[in-house]
Amino acid sequence: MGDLRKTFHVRDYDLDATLSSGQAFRWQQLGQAWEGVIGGRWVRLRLSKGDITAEAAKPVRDWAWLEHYLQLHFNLDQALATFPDDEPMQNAVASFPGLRLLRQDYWECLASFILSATKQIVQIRQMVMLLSKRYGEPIASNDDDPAFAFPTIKVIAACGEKELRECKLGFRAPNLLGAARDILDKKIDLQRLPTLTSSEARKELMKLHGVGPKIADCVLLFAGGHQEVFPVDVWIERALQQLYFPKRRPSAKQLRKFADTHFGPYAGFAQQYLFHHARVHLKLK
DNA sequence: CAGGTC
DNA sequence: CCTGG
Repeated sequence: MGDLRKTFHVRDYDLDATLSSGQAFRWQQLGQAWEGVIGGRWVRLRLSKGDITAEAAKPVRDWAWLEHYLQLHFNLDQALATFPDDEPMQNAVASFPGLRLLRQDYWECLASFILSATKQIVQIRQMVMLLSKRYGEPIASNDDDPAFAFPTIKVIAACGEKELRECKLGFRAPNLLGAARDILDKKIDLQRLPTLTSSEARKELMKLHGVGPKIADCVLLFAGGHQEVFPVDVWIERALQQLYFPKRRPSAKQLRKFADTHFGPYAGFAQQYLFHHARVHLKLK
């Protein structure tokens, strides 16, 4: 049959930091728990005393989807050991030692970051929620209201720009629509992305309407598991600038190069630590 | 003014 | 470029 609950023993897993760090936008904190949707499943997660307890709305036979999403088998120590031994990096790790990278669905991740342009995390969450409620499949949850899956490529592609704007997408509406239609028109093959190297996959993603280097890199890192990819946005630029170059002002190109050479094989992981640390603890301007 | 792109 | 915090 399967179970409605399952407990996973974890070490160094900061669920709060991980689910609120701006890599995924479907999680809502309710008291000590987090509720969210992964693919077509609603789930409630709770971390206590080294255990993550998951609660599902329907019996689950195989929890591999959740273990994969949360990357429970990832060897964090091994990744942390590759980080540069400098003060900013060590401080960032020390402030959230259990921060993790999730492994998300390609399309949902891609769509979410297309929507992220000049938006704060709260607003991105809002747009994703509106879209899901309006165009996603209803799915069972343990709350009074049903949850909603993220809308499929097909459903989004069939929308009009105007209706998408009603989900507060603004000028992002044509970008999301364009990307969905590009995929349906087979301009790129999402299924094939996992078989490509990160630079090949980046080139593919950037063929989509509304997808530039920043969004492509976020998808590579958060959906593709290319942990060496270091997305550079204005916040991480400011963080690098302040933490590593307090005296001079490197160009965007120089910062890009620094990001690509300084942080090693898990640069994307390092980026997540720097980003979250900076967002919570630093005053950036 | 805002976590980007055309 | 949209629009809201």
